[in-house]
Amino acid sequence: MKAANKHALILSAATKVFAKKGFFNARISDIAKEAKIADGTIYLYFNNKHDILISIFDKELGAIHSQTKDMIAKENDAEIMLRIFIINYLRAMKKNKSFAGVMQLELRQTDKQIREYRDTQFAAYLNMLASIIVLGQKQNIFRSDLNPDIIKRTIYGALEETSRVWNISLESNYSLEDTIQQLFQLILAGLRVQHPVISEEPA
Amino acid sequence: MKAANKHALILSAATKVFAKKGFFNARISDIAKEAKIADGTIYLYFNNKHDILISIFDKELGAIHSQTKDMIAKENDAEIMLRIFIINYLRAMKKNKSFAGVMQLELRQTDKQIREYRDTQFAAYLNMLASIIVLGQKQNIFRSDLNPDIIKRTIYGALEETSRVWNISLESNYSLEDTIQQLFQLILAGLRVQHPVISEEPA
Amino acid sequence: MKAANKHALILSAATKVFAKKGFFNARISDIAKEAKIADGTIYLYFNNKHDILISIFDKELGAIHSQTKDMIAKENDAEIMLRIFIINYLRAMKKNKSFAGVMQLELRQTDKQIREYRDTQFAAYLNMLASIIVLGQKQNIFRSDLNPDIIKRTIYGALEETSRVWNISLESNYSLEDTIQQLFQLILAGLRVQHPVISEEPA
Amino acid sequence: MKAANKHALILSAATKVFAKKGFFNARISDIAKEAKIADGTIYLYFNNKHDILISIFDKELGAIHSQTKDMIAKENDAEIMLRIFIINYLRAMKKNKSFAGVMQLELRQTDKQIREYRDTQFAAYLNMLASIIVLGQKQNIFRSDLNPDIIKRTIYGALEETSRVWNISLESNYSLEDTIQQLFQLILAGLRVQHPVISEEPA
DNA sequence: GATGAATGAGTGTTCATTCAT
DNA sequence: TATGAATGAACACTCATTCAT
Repeated sequence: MKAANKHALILSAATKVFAKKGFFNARISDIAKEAKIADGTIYLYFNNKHDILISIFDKELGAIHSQTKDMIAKENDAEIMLRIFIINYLRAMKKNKSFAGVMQLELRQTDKQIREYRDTQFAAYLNMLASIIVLGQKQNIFRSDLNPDIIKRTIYGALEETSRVWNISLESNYSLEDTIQQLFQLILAGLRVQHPVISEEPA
Repeated sequence: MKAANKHALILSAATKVFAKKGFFNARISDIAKEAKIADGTIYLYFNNKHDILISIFDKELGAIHSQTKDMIAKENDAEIMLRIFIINYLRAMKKNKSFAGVMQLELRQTDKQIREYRDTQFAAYLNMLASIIVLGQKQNIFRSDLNPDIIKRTIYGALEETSRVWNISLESNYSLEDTIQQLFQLILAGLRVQHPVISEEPA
Repeated sequence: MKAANKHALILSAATKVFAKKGFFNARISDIAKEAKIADGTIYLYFNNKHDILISIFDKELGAIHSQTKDMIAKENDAEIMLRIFIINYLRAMKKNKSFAGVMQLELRQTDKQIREYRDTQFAAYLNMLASIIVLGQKQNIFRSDLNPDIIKRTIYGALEETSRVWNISLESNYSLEDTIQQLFQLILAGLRVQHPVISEEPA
Repeated sequence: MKAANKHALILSAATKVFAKKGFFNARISDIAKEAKIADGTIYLYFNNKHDILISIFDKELGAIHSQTKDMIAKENDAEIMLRIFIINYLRAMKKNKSFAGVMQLELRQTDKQIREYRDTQFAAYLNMLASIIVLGQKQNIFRSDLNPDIIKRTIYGALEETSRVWNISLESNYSLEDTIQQLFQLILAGLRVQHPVISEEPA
């Protein structure tokens, strides 16, 4: 990624370093070296190490969020919206694997600042998913007995774990299109209103 | 949790502390204080801080793994096996939320020792899921066009994210039974062989 | 060395360990293991780690001191006395190399207790050497222009360095008799009254 | 001593602290305080505590070694060379008593790094002494029945013990010139070819 | 007496952050 | 703006010593 200015240059370098070493094992000096600048320069653009991480989320997740939002706004069908959400997420994660790694790991930190970000910005992104499901239920496309909050998490978990394999996989790496197709198999078949579902519990 | 001996006492205390603060922010002295022992005592039972984390995984995940394995061994039907796997996982995570938190966060660390554990012990646990899917496909219960490696990740992601909500949720907390039911809606409907699946791509 | 009782057993073990690792790098547990007893047992016989070191000196150097003193008391000739001192020292160091190592290293510590020992017990031992020289000067065997305090140090340094080679030497190991003979060459030739000595200084 | 730069400043401070307390009892914070810098600054110039000690030897002993080597190279007479070696050593030790103390104590450590240094750099320095003796024997100035390896140790031991008194002495402090003169009495008288030596052993 | 588990004070080293240049 | 030397707080780990058994 070509950095337009030093702020972006640092974010890009930090994303690589965080992805490789994790936030805690990453050193400010690692980031500075990766960006080919002096350690101190970083503090002209960011308040502290945490601020860099938050800024990475702000920039990258913000971009995915607004792009997805814009694309969805142009559609009417909940199923197509869901498809857009899924494809946008997976494409972004495939394109910027470093960010994918950072997001999947660091967003889970119990750190106060991270938690705050997760509970506002990231929650808003995920709620698009809940809104799509609610819409699909209104449109009578998605089964109405599904709880949107639970399902949004279920879908997101499936998405995240799927994209996570791309970063760490020892297993053979399947193509984006294949993987998306497989995911739809599970998700849409489950969501669609016409499918009867088992209900008996095991002993 | 009542600790049978000091080894278990420390693991229990460490699990709580790691869940609350994360591995990196947790101090050895925090764990010692939680266990009401001296800092140095910890080193009579563990080699270092990392060793504690690995031991937590070994103990807790090992228990889930072997219990699930035993229960599955008694069954023939892949769908029931899948149900067992899912219920066992969710029950364990619901029961020991501290461990759930530790697992969901720390197992993703890029740290060498953690990665090693993940790539062997945890991978073996997950592969039960792939085996179940393969069996279901042989039994003609599950659709044969699904790739077990991708699907095992999809399902695990859904499970993990679902249980993760229980630890952090600001959202209302749904019951274990409700949540399991919802998950089956999606997963089994997607897996079952009789369901036709869409294939057209969006423009 | 067979220990008559536990006190001696510990001293013997400690001497070995101190010789091998040095006082600071030696662990109480190393000594306990070497003596095949429990760590705590050591504290039934010694106040602390320093006390063990001091006790080693007391026992070993005390033995050399009193034996040398007794042998010298039976002689009249200063040259023979000197010979006895030298042979006794070197024989003891050859026989108990572990103690030799401990003495050559630890007696130099700036530690308060060690310094105290060195300035009393060890100083008394060394002063036998000064007394012999003084006697030799009275007997007109040794040159009177030599300062006994300087010469005692000179001789002791030569002795110590000589015996030290036995413990560490990469160089070929000369026999005790050879080495003693060589030492006498230097020392007696220098001490004896009849030898003219150069006095001109270099430019 | 005025430190030309921070590296030298730290070495100078460390030399003082090591001389006073010994390597093991010296704290990094003691050195930092002595140098009036922060603890962490030390690690910008040295890898660890051991590295500081080795660097002290490298600098100080290296200086004595090369200076002595240069001065000896200009001479032909082994006796004069020996005189140069002795005077250089004693002058250096008299001038930098802290280093003298460090050298006399720490060079004896059984520590791996120290031993390595001793067996290479220090051994090379001492071998100058052996070479001088060999030359003197070729020149028929020194007795040929003396073993240079033993004698170099004997002389060095005498030198070291002599200079050691300057650091610790409770005894009256003799002048450098006096002491050198006394040392020559013993050493040269013993080395010189013309002196007959006793050979009879005591019973 | 003998044990060895437990203690907790002590320290080398790291690294985010600052600031004089 | 940019630098990178300097800072010093923070912490994992060690080990001499204690004491309940």
